[in-house]
Amino acid sequence: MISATERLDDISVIENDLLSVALFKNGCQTLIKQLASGAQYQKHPKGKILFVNQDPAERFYIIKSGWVKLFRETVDGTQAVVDILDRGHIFGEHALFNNGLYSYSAEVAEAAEIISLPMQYLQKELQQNNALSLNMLETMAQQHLKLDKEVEHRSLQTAPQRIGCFILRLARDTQDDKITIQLPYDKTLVASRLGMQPETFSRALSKLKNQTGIRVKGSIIEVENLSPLIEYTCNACSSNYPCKDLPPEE
Amino acid sequence: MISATERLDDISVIENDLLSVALFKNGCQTLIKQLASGAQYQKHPKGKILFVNQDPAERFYIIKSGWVKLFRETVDGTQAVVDILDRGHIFGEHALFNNGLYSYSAEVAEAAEIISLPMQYLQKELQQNNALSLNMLETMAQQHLKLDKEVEHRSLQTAPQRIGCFILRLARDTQDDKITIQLPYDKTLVASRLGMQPETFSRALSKLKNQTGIRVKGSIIEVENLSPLIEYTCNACSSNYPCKDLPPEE
DNA sequence: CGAGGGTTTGAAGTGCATCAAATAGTGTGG
DNA sequence: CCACACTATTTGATGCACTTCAAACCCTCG
Repeated sequence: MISATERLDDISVIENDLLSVALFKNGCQTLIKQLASGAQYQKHPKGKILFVNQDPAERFYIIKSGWVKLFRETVDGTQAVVDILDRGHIFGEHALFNNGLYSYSAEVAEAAEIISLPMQYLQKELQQNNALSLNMLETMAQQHLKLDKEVEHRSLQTAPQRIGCFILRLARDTQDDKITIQLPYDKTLVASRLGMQPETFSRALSKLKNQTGIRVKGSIIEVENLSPLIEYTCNACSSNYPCKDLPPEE
Repeated sequence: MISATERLDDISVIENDLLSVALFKNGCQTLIKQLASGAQYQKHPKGKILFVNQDPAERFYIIKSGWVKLFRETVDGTQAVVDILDRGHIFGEHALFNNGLYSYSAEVAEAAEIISLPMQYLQKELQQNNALSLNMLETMAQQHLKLDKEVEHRSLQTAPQRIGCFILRLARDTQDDKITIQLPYDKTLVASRLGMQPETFSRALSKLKNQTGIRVKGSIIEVENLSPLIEYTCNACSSNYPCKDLPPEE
């Protein structure tokens, strides 16, 4: 539960991080510099709650490393995971359009380095900088598409298919025939990301294994031949196979 | 399958329609006038397909009356309904940020009057008009929030609860204790909107009836007392009761 | 009145959740 | 390097929610 805040002597490090975020691409130097001046850098351990749904939002966040889970939860504690994000992704910025309140909760899923920035800077800059607005529109439209797909997947795909889809998306940048994939975070979390129970995940993965010939060793998955996996998974989806989301910038 | 296109002698009618769309609120007259000049007005019968997923997008659409279903479908014809829209709503405009391709299909669900506008005008105007960009950001952020909730509802609520939620949202502008609600479109469509089969809808509605004391006569629903309905429904949701989406402008 | 679509009901099956318990894996201190 | 504690993962047994397939019913409209 302890988070370390560090005072950075070298603000240019942060400027660099900001440059790598899609939202700020082509951003003018002055914007980046101004944002960086209000930036805060923190290391957070797994489990740290960054904010909860409906909190007033002073700042928004950028992930430098690690994983962050965005979710919504009911009074009885049941939660629906909205997304799980890693490096280069930004979150919390939607509060700008939600009366200044966050519209989901955020928790560190794997120890993370996170940069936070004052919402005000972003807001003020959006008012004057149409290029930034357009960037943000683009970013948001991509998120929107991702969510549309999410709705589709959760209503049309079975549990094993959703796992297959998840694996294929991880494998998306490889061209090899024989592919080795490492699950990015623990299986329980993957399960929640896919909207199923851990037990279901376990059973569904082994069903997928039998149906498509993939190999599973702990958190490592080997795929000799993509075809049966694609066949089995992508049949129940409206997109055709190389259905990449845009990759985060390098 | 026949759609009537009408040449409008009076373009100011369309200008009026555009003014009522959230995206164009506070829009300058010149923008509205320009848009209206490229506008096309059409009446479409139920069932008419306006465009399908991945079609190149020349135009985007505004609903003047009737209902339009947005959906994604797999090769075998199974579909996932993304949303069902009515008057004052806009759709198809996301293609701007999706390489000019629509990212879902659109079908007229109840006979509709629809205005379409050239995507180019919008794109060009966004480049120069930050106020418009900001409007669009706001619109999109609201859609995003709506989708987040959708994901939550579909994974956390049971079928009867989703119906209860749907009913409560229809009832949202009434203050009376005794409320009468008319389903906006046929039950099969409501079912698909809520991600369930028509049979499930039917059974779930009668379960909801028993649990909460609502009265159902065909497509009309009477609620004597909201409390049991709210209690039954909103327990499985992260938002608290008067959880209105923003209403469409008058 | 009869046709056809929307809606309901019935019977049976499937997928996922739940609860409980066993097993594997990881990090700790000795 | 081992034993222990704790967590992640798997496995088993059972139940519930929703789907599927089939048929009846109902309502509207020609």
